[in-house]
Amino acid sequence: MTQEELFKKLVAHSKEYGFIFQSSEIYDGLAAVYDYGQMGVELKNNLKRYWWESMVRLHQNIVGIDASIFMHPRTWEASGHVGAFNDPLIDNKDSKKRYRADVLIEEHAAKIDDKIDKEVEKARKRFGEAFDETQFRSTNARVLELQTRRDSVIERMNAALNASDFDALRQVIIDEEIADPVSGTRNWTEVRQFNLMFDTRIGAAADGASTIYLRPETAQGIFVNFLNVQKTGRMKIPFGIAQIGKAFRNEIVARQFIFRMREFEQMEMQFFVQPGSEMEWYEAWRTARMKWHRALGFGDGNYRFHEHEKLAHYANAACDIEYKFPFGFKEVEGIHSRTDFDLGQHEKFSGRKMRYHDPETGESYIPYVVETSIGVDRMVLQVLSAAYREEALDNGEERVVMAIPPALAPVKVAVLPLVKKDGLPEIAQEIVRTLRYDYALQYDEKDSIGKRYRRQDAIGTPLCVTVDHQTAEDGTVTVRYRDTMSQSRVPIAELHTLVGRETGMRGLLEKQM
RNA sequence: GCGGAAAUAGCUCAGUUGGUAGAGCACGACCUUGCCAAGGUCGGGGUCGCGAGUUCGAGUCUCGUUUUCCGCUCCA
Repeated sequence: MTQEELFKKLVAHSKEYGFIFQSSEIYDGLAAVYDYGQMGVELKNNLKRYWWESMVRLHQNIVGIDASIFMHPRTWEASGHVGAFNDPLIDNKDSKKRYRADVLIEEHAAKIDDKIDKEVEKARKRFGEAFDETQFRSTNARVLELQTRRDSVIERMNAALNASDFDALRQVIIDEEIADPVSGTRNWTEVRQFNLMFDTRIGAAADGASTIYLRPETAQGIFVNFLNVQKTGRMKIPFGIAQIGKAFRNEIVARQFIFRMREFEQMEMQFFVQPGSEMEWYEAWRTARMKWHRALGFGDGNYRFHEHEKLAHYANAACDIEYKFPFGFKEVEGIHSRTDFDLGQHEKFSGRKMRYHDPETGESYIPYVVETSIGVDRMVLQVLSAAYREEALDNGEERVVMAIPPALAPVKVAVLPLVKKDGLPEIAQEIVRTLRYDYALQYDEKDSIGKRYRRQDAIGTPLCVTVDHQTAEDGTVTVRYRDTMSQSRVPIAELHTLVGRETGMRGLLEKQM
């Protein structure tokens, strides 16, 4: 089976067993938007808990917040999201290539410059020592014509860009007969602008409603609250602020199932440090975050670091932790040294001092920031694709098992009476009553016991407790383990402890320390 | 957003030159059985993605549209 087929099966399995559904499916769905089903939401919540407890509970110097999705519009000017990322794009219908319209025009202008330079060089050869370049440039008819044309192209482009007039921008490309460098044709689409931020209005239009954005990242909610948390929490540098929340990006193409969605959830921690110590902390968090991933037990070799060669405008070091998905190594988490860019920008745009006063040294400075940022949905997909297994059994049959780490499994234990009579269901229900306050469980008496085991395998339930005729005699049950399919006899009184030991979060958290 | 392919029951699919919508699995009830997807009987479930058009008649032909998959493209 190819990786592609495996991935398709995983997608089908996710739907069939209630992990992930397409959004608004009865209305033909909404592209790149998905819903979590009854199993998916449990898995996702467990994953978030694993992260939150690792970050917040186990670190004295990290606290959490939950900021709003709506933020003051100036936030996005300060962060650089407004303005810098509104590229006008145009497609060539023959080559299927997409270009930034302004870049196409600038490249065209550069070609005209080349032509001018050629004329100059030709003249230099002709006149030799006596050649006066300045005079030639200002008098030669051919050069002047090219120069005028070039200036007019740039002028028209800038005017169109400033006015956000995309028809005018396209007209420059048409008038100048700019051809696609790949196909050589001039078969262009319209120019479109892709702003990756969703916007909406706040307040009534009549009262001068203003445009407001759905946050494209959760990080800014932390930065704008930096002083609030630092002062009210009496936090001393170095310290961190963690947050889990939704963010929205209007991706042009969002595909590969829940790997890239338009509405997605992030788990972020911004760690504030003394300037100059950021590389030390960057290294420390790289190591810590990799351990967190590898503790899940999906194989250390399936994870790797990807160092960023080209850094974003705010970073002085950055890397991704990548996991080997069925469609290749892909990013699950980013670790970035963001310098003092964000707090500095907010200081500039808000006029408020975003500084930390060191009580010991008396120094005052804008802290540097080391960020760790995971896409929750991506993590869910990572766990699902790592856990999905098709196994050939000795009896010639095949079983599909989701080998989800027990601490993350949506259902921890299934309680199953071997038969639906002889008082076995009653005993099983009694066991359910003792376990249900602490563990997510399912009770099932339908179909043969083998079939019920397979159903639990398919949703990744690590333990099955089977009540049989011997239970009525000596108070023991069969505990069946998902991964090995092995069984052992356990007294009912010991079940609670056993389920806690086998499926609790503690073991996982200890492993990643 | 461009190009290609696809869309029929919860799932996998069949459906002839256009003529009253099917199977297996799954689901529900009952009987039988009892430790790894057993058997039997009965039952529920589809305006064939959606909208037009052609036709006496469209799941089937034509156009549009939506969604999905593949390839490009984009990804602060």
